[in-house]
Amino acid sequence: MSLPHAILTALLEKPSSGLELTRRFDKSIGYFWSATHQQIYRELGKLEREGAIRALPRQGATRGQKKEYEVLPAGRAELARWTAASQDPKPMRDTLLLRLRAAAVVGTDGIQADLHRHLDLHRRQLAEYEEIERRDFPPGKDAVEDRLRHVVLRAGIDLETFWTRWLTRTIEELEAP
Amino acid sequence: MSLPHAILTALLEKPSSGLELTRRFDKSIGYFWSATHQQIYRELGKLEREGAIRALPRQGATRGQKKEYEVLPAGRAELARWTAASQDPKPMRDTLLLRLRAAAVVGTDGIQADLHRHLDLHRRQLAEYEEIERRDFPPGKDAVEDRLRHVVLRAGIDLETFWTRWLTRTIEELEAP
DNA sequence: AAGTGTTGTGCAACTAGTTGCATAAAGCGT
DNA sequence: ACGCTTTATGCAACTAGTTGCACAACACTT
Repeated sequence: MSLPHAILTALLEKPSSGLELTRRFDKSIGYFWSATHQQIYRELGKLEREGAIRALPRQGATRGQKKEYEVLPAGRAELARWTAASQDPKPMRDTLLLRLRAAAVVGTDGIQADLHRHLDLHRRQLAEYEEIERRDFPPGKDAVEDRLRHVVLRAGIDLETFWTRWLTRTIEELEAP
Repeated sequence: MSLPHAILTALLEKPSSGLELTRRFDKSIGYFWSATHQQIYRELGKLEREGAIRALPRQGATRGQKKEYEVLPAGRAELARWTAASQDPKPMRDTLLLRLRAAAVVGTDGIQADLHRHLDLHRRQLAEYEEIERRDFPPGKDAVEDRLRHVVLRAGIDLETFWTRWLTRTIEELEAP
């Protein structure tokens, strides 16, 4: 239920074509709501049929031709409604935690390597977020929209920090006597 | 791809019927891999057909009659294989973060109340985890399986701690000038 | 002009999870 | 014996996300 709203947000930040959206979903928005280009094109079609967005008029917009979309008032209204509406947090689903729990009954053989790999991945992600913070949120930049985007990025940084710490401790715990 | 493995883990910890599993998924395992009873029954049927588990022989096991399952060697082997296999962490998907990002373009009207509600929910969950930690992991209990289950619980505690802190700061940030 | 790579759009089939409802047995009060 | 609630199992339809592949236009090379 959130992909259309992620797309509306992205399009409000800047009108784009499907491929541009795809690229932006690979960073930025995609950091907390990932989507493939197939999903995006499918959803763009649906949003257009519903009158939430429209393709910017351009002559021969056929297959293989870039098609830019912008948000219509109806789309903006729907996004505002959705943003304000109360939603329950959905229960977490984490494979790695499940695997550790399974390892308690079938043994820890082979899982260590993957813990190290995950630690490495989370460290990289953390470094990437911190780089973005340095670049996009220098001290002083504190208009309301900036502050909002900054707390979102902060969540990413803090989460990756949590994972790196937790993985480090877990690895120690497994390698201890 | 993980529900069957969650079920195998639960059944190895203790052979159970569908309803018992459902209850256990409402706490414990379900804290990091939730599932409804419909999913569970469907998956139990599939696992049985595949020869990973079997129903404990019991006379007239028809509809409305309790049916207990236990894991067969093939099931345990599959779980061990899955646990040891390398898997990529899957990108996070968080609606609340997405909504904040959307709020940066359509305004923060109405989202505050929900932030407070989430903060409350996360605080409760944190308290619940801490209660479990006190009850199930008193100092000294440190067999390998205990230590594993404990680090998993620790992840839950640390995550909820992160959310409560982040939500507190975010609420302050939104209410500031 | 023909082949190759890149950019851009999209469909179809599949997998996993959710929602809504149906059914059966057993216990319990009246 | 009758309904009422609880325990227990399960199907069917739907929604969301993933995977695999195809096709069109254009730019660049030879």
